[in-house]
Amino acid sequence: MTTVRTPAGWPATEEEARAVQDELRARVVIDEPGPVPGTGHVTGVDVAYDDERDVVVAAAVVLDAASLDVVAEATAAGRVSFPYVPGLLAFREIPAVLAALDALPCPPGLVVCDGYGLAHPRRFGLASHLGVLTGLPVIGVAKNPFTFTYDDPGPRRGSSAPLLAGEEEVGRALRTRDGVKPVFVSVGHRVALDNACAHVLALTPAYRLPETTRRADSLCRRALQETTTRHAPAPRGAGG
DNA sequence: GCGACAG
DNA sequence: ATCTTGTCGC
Repeated sequence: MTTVRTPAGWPATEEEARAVQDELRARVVIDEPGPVPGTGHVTGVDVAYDDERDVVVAAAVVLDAASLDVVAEATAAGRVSFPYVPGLLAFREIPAVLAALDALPCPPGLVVCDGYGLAHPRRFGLASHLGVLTGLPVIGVAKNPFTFTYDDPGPRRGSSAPLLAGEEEVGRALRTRDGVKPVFVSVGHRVALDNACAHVLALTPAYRLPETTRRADSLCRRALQETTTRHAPAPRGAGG
């Protein structure tokens, strides 16, 4: 497990953070189709927190896109660098995610992160921010519709409906399992929305959430537990 | 002004 | 995000 370094000039206030988003959003690339689903690598990233101890742990898990087998994984631990503020999630998650991605022994290929990309108050959510900073193709898959609206997609896996900010389609509500609540897909960087949805379907052969996020989620939780346990008071009785 | 609000 | 065991169902 490597150590998180907060990037130089990381914003300290919400006002500064919003200014960073307003400046960087011009660098988002939306005219590339992105990787072909089922080819190359797909990497899930996720972050777990222990705010009590001010600890953050990120995980990056690389899957073979065709088999969904784990090819590589890495974790990074450090101090929390920003509070959770709706619309500013990226400033809380990105330093740890960058450290985990840097620790990987191979290229990540397409990155799938929890949360949103262009579906964001200033059209620059976590997935777009991570894409601009790394240059990698990135998509966002969220479990909740945030502030956006959508009509319920059809009941079958594969059905989708626009995720709307007023009249603007900022993403898609995509049904990944028959009769189960959809996930919310949006473009991050260098991937088209249709292709992003195709990737998500390729990553959900068995569960609502993509295998990438499931794997990254369990890994960062496990790593956080170990970090937390190691720094906790020595347990009474048995143990070693 | 107040509430809602990705993780 | 996190608090948290058993339990209903295929």
